[in-house]
Amino acid sequence: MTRKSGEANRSTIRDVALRAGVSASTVSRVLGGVYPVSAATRGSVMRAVRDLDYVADARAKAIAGAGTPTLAFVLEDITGPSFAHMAHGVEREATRLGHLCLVCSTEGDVRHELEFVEMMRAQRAAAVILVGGSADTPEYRERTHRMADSLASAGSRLVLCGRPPLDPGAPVTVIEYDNEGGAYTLVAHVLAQGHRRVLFLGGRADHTTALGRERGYLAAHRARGLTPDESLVLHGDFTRDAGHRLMRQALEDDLGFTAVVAATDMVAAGALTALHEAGLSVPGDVSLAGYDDIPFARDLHPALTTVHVPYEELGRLAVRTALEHTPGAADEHLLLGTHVVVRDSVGPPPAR
Amino acid sequence: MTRKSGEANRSTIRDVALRAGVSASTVSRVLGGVYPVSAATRGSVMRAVRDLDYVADARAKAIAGAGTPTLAFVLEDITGPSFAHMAHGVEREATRLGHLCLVCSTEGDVRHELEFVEMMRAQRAAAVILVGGSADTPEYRERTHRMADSLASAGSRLVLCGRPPLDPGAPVTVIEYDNEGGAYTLVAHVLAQGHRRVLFLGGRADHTTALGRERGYLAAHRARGLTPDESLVLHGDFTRDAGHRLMRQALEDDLGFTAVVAATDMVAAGALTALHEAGLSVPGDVSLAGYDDIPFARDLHPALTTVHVPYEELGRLAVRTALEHTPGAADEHLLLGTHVVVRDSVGPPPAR
DNA sequence: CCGTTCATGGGAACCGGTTGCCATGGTGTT
DNA sequence: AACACCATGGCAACCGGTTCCCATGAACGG
Repeated sequence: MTRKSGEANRSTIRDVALRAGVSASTVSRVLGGVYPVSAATRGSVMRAVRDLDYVADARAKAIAGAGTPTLAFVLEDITGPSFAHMAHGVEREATRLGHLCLVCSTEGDVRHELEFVEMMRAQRAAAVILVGGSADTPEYRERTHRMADSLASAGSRLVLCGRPPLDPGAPVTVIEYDNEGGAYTLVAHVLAQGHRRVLFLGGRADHTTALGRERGYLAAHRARGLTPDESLVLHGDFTRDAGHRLMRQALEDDLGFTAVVAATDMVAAGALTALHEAGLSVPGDVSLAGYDDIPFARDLHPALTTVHVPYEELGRLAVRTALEHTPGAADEHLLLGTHVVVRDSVGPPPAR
Repeated sequence: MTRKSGEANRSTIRDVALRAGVSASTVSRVLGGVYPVSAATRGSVMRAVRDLDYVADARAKAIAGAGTPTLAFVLEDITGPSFAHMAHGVEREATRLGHLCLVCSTEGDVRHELEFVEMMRAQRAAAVILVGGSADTPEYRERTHRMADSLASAGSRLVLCGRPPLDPGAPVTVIEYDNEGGAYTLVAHVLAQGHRRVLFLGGRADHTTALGRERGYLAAHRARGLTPDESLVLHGDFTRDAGHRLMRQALEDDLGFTAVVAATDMVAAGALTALHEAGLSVPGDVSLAGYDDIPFARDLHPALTTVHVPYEELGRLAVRTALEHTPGAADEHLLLGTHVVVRDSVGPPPAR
């Protein structure tokens, strides 16, 4: 028996009860599945459910205490491949643990972020996962600390994933990866090939992810007793277009470098194209390295040497750790390792 | 006044009312913002709200008729770049229209899809957007038709986005792009260069997106009076790994082709690497084309000739059309155009 | 054959909000 | 000064479920 499509007539549990000739509580119990109900009753209830194509309102269930718990994932831009992989990990783990998962994308706007967190608090999300760098200003710390407090006081939990941690005392779960260390090792690898002037294509000047990578770049230089030329550090977005533009500019300005380290594989991709367009060979004339190890990195030509970040794992751990957290327990702070994956885009500097 | 972090004590509207010395209805009215309330009352309510860090429970609001409407976006894999772009469009438009947006990823599992749709129906989502190809079997049509009916009868709406449309009569909004046409034009372009044996790296054999592209491939041949060799049509996943593997296999089997058309840019990327590994030059020895025009396509070397699909637009239109739909009105069916973007990976076949 | 027990299902309170309706009291009008 | 009126805010019903508590009747034991 199919209902006519047309009028909107979502049916309630009372409609079902009426049709089955039982009370609403009985319907609830049949659907709940645990309470003992006679086979006959169960049968007629189930038939009524099918006839009316009834589904219990999830919001009503939630408010009554039953219902699927929810968890929110707030990122800057779902289009960024690394974010997408984290989102994947989060999604998988959330559904595995029986949670519904909301994904919000802030477009890098702090106000949106604030709004979303507030919205998720209203949804009574079990946890809110914030991911991606941000400006590490006192305002940021204060604002985020407040978020953490108000989520905690509502029985929820804030998770910072690849984000600057807050002052101790903030009720936050922090899942990081060794951002600076990865850059350090990568740049050390480049320097070990003999390069001395290494261009760094960084992110926005206040973006902590970008800054961490920049710090790694600097530290690797210092560890070799080198002081990098400040004019070799450029700033842009984490997009292939930014990489392309910056690289062209750098070439035009004749900065005199033999290697390029990009803050992101996307940036590296754009830079690579700019190098090719300038007729330069990689790594013959210029070496190039990226960061993130997105699947595509292997398909650039030459295959891109980069830093692998376990993004999916990061996402999975974020939800698992957050959901396992018992209020009152110590705040977790996990640090996942990164490693360089050596491919074909870095070689010795050209002999001259 | 900051609350102590520690105990979970989400406060209700009655707590606020108590603290402000008014009734719950007054609090609701102050927060609602439309009902006339004296300045003094408003002041004390607002203070209580701030003191308790109160946020109204979104689920309770929803059930009471107020509350933010919701909309669901169900895709196969958030990691696929084209899906990510659609998700982006959906997200933007949804928040612009004041809707909350849930993103679910099915991992290509039909059962998951079914589950999600049911879940969204329980959430009373205003619309459910299903995206990505699927097997176009009678079961599919029947199952999806049922989904459409039951969503419609609950006042919601099913949107099919880049998916096989159903029998007329199903209450669905369909937003398509010219999938087959794009492939047709692309392959015609390749054939016009003089290629006669064109390898097609397709998707899974029952996947409609893949099939549409395959049909375009065949049609372009027929339009020239050619009958393509069936052994030149290969099937795999829409991943770079599949492209890589298939390409190696094809090379090993010595299929004798001078051009390759991949069903996806991702597949093309893998294939390109395999070609390079075999020491072949593109497009000197073999021409290569993709489909989707993901941002990366420009950074492959040579830059990939491909078909542009307006994914973000597709997503935006899906939500707009769905939300504007008035029950009872005719079912919309939009078809967006695609176009070939010619870059450097297709050239004439090698002279011999 | 009667009393106790257990399986079963109904009534009602509750979850946390919104809103229609009505009582109250201060203000403006004549 | 009396009256009407309007601004304001409380009460209670309702949204759609869940679950505690209790009544009922059948089955079982003695």
